[in-house]
Formats: sequence, structure tokens, C-alpha cells
Amino acid sequence: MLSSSRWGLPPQSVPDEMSPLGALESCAAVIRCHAGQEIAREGGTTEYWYRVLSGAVRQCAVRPDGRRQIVDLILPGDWFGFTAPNGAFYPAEAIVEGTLLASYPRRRVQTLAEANGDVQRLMADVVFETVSRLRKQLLMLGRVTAAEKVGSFLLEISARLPNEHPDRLVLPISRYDIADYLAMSVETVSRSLTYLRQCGIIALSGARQVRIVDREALDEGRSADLPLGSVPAERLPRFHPSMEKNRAFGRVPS
Amino acid sequence: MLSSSRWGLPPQSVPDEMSPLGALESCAAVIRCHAGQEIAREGGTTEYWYRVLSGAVRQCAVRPDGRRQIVDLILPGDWFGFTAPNGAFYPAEAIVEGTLLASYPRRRVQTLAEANGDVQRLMADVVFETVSRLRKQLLMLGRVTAAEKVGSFLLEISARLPNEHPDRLVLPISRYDIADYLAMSVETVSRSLTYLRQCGIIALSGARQVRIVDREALDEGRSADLPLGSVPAERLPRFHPSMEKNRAFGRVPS
DNA sequence: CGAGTGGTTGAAATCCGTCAAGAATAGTGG
DNA sequence: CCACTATTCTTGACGGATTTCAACCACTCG
Repeated sequence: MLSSSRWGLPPQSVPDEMSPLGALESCAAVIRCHAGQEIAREGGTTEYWYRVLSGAVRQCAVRPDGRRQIVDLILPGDWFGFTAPNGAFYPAEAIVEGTLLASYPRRRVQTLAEANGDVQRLMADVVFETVSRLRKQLLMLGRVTAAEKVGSFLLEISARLPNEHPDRLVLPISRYDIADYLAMSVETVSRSLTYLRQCGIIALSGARQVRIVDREALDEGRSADLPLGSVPAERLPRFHPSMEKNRAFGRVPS
Repeated sequence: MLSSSRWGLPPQSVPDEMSPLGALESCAAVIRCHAGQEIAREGGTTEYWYRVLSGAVRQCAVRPDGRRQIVDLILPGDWFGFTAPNGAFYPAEAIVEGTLLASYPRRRVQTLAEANGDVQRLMADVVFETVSRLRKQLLMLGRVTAAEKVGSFLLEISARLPNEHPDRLVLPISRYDIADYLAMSVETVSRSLTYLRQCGIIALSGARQVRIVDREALDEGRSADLPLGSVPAERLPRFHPSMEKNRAFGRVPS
């Protein structure tokens, strides 16, 4: 499971500075994971920090009632494994077969960061990215309509997945995972996608291949103008009368 | 707005080690905020990291449709202000009148952390706490029923608020803020609370004073057994027939 | 082929958001 | 202290979106 080969950091994560990264590189080992395989945890605490090189990883929470929720979706370039001293531990599993991870010994990196300010700042930014990622997921979950949730999910994937063409994307996860990621039922995810397709906002070739036709319609949340049940014959108009319900969630209280 | 008085770290955040904290203390300034006041941002980027000493702070996102969502609720002892280099900025506002903040100059702390490994690890843990906090909010938003959301919110507040008696708590935020925090309407928040009260799971004295009667019922999510509309005459049984719908969100797919 | 997984669609029940109105509380100024 | 107002909170009614339950199709792999 633990291969000792070395691996370099991808250029996009740290564009200019290459000096401190060599030190980080030298302590990284590459792990190859099967689909569904849980990333090893050493006795409860995470002794490693990981970075996804290819594939996808999910961190799940299982409620007492048996439901599952994905609390983090980790794509190539993202780091994970940061846990608070007394925080809950959410097991990480590879989603895609052959997912490649770079594993960094936590203590080694911390020692490196103490000696090298560049490494310290790099790791700080990496954790801040995690915060930013979670906040985006919060915003997705907070959307009102199912179609809005799925729409913003597609945009998120499009932005985070290194595609040659940003409007053509291959979903790395199944409908079930999307459902657990957005906290909705699988059926509604499927319905939302066909709804977006029927609106002409996206195009589907196969289940996983998505083409974004009208990007603005996705992030403006205009996909909530019509209910899921209705089947519009043609594309939605750019501005819809029902968009006028611009009342705030809660006005500006306390 | 910016007072130059000094302020010590509270003992609960860092129990034992007191040596590196003196250095942190010495660069902290205390800010007193009015209710609704936005915490100063210096030209878009956050030049300061903050820690809440008393009161409460919210970080909001406003969607194009005018809705508001609270993407972080910061209570005494919590830090905030960590932003990724290219991440979105969410303005922070004090909620409670007279909220006290300790502000730490970002660059000064970074310099301190470079020189002192203890400061570095302390700050790392502080950011990990933020990650843990956001993940808990994700789990709250992911709950199915409105009563479950509000129930887990009460438990969260009870755990984070330094109360003498953990089952008696005073809500620091209004119904509107709760609604924007849990991404639901104000009316449903109110209805959920009265529902929990009628179930005998909580007791309300006034709008803000809550007493948790049956803690297990709250975190087991059993509060979702009955729909919001029905008014049960007595307490719910400990195990309810409808609890058998233990189907997972999505089974365990790839 | 049959089993299993993943995906889609239909029908029914229900939970929640919206609109509306009223009650309770706080804040203000006389 | 009281009237007056604004805000917060609660409750009702209604319509609609989503969940649930169920069936079906496509595909893969022994």
C-alpha cells in the first residue's frame, strides 16, 4: 500500500518558489488506492497529511440513523488530513479506482515548517484552502432548490477539475455520492440533472459526461425558476418574472 | 474602534504551555464592537486574525438573489479571519452588542510562529479548529428534518458556549440568524422550537432561554419521528417504529 | 444467464417555504 | 411611567418541492 517512490508537487499549487518544496517532496510517499479503499489511519489520529495527485477522495460522516454525508470532496491538488486535537475523525476513502495520493508525515512536515518559513506559509495556505473549500460546500448546501444545488455543484467541479475545456467535464463521482455530498436523495439528483438538460442549461452524454451550455444560468441560480416537475419546451428566457422574489433570508436583524 | 490595550489568552484554549503565549498576547489589541458592526477589513485582505473574547460574530455570504447565509458562527474562544490567497472574502459582523475581540496582526503572528515552534503549533491547531467547526456546520445543514437541524444547533451551542450548567443555555443570536445559519426560513425555525418544546425535549423560558430536557433525543435525531404539524400529547417513546427506515443516503457505492 | 450496481422515471405523501396576520418584547421619547 | 413604534417571535393556511416507495432500464461481471 505504501510505495516509497518520490513525487514532485504540481506546478499550479505553488507557481514560483521552488526551493522549500524540494524538502517537502523528499518526505512524500505515493500511495495508490482502490475504489472504496479507506486511507489508512494510524490508531485514530492522523499521522499523515495527504495530497491528491489524481482521482478523488471523500470524507464521510455516518449518522446514528445510518445516513451518510460527505463532509469533504478532495480532488487533484487538494490536501486533506488536518484534524483538530479534540475534533472528530472522519474516515477518508478513495472514490476513483487507482487514486494516487502523496502522503506527508505530519511530524516531519511540522519540523520542516519550523525551520523554513516558506514551508510554513505554504502549509498555512494549504489549510486555508481547506477552509475555503468547506465554505463553498456550505454555500452549496444552503441553496434552496435542488436544481440550484446540483447546478452549483457542477460549477464547483468544473472549477476544481483540471479540464482542458472548462465547459466539458467528467463527473468523478456517482449520483449517490453527489446526493450524499449535497445532502439530498439520489432520485432528486437525477431529476435535477434531467431538468437542467431539458432546460438546455447542460447537455449529457452518458451519465458522467456533462457539458455546460449556459454557465450564467447555473451560477445565477436561475435554474430554480421552474419547478422540477414541469418540462419546458424551449430554453428559459434570460430574465424571468418570478425572479422578483428578492426577499432576503432574514432581513438584517439584531 | 481600535483600542490599544492588551489582553491575555483565556486559559481554556491552551491549558498548559504559557511561555509562547506571552509573545502572542503582547501583539493583541482589544476591539469592542456594536451589534451589527462590521469588523474592519483593510482593503479586501484581512490584515488581522481575530479571537472572540465575549459576545458573538457571524460571517455572512449574500447570494445574487438577495438571500443571506451565515457561513461561520464565531463564539467566545474561537478564532476567525483566516482567508486563502485566492479565496472569497466574507465580511464579519458582531452580533451581540459589546462583543469583544482580540485582534492579532497577521504578519506579526507569522513572524512569531517562524521563530517559535510552540506558537506555530498553536496557530495550526487554531486553524484546524476552524475546519472542525465548519464541518460540524455542514453536518447540521445536511440533516433532513427541520427539527433535527434546530436540535443539533442547540447541542452545538450548548457545547461551544461556556455555560455553568450545560443544559441551560441562552441563545446568543436571533431566530433570523438561526434561520440564515441553518439555511431555512424563520418560520420553520420557530415552528421547530415549539415542536421540540411540545415533545418535551426542550423547555423555553422567553425566546432566548432554552433548557435541554432530553439530550439524547436531540442528537439521535429522533425529533424527526413525528411531522412538525402534529402535536403529541406526551413524550415520545425511546424507540419508535418509524426508526426502522435505516436506509443509507446512498448505499456504499463507488 | 442472473445477479448486482448505477441510473432514471413515476406516483403518492409530506415536509417546508411563502404569504399573512397577530402576539410579545424591546426601545424611544415625551 | 406610559404611550408609541419597531423589531422579534409565533401561529395559521396554502401550494409546491422533495422525499419516499416502487418499478424499470442499461451495463458489467462472474
